[in-house]
Amino acid sequence: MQIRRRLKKAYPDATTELNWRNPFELLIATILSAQTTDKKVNEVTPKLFGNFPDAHSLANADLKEVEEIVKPLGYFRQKAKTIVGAAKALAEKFDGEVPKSMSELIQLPGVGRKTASIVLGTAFGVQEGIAVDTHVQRVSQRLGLSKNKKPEKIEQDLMALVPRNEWSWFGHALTLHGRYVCVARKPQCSKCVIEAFCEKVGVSTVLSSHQIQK
DNA sequence: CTCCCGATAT
DNA sequence: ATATCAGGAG
Repeated sequence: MQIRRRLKKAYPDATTELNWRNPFELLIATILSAQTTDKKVNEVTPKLFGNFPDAHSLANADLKEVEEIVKPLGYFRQKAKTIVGAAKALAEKFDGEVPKSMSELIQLPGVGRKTASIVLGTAFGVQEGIAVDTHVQRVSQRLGLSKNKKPEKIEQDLMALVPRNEWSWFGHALTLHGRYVCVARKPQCSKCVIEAFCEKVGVSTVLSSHQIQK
């Protein structure tokens, strides 16, 4: 696929922009990154992991203290509850270690296929899925890589298109592309290395309707 | 489907 | 003013 080759050249080392030092930190940081930028998450994790460096300490954390730390991320009550709950599950069911399989990871509170794929691929090199977040969803639809809207369906379509050993990289590449070039509101098609292969699903429609009203 | 949450870009 | 930001649970 041409698209994959172009992306390879543009984003050869695509990976998460979250800061992490071990699988536990990556798991918690990825849960926290829902509906927030990685940059924001990176601003709170030094204090979070300074106070709670592992699953056992976070499992026994004071909820209010965790809420205060993650407050800048939004959804702070839910996120605090979720990461403490996930830490408790890690401590009780997995001896404080992050499990290395999709089926085990998605049992943790706050962890769906997207978060699990990130952790598996990035921390363990285990490729059981492709992380489909809002960026991957949008870029895949614009490019015409998938006609589906549901993340699970998009994931299946992408997995059929890309060799398994590149699943993790491909997800990160689409995310970076979506974050910096194929952005939601005003995609910078002139800077896009795969514009020639893009069906621009929904792109020109939005622009023209906006321009007509002007 | 709604809710959780608030900063930022447009 | 509104859409959006590496979603997942109820």
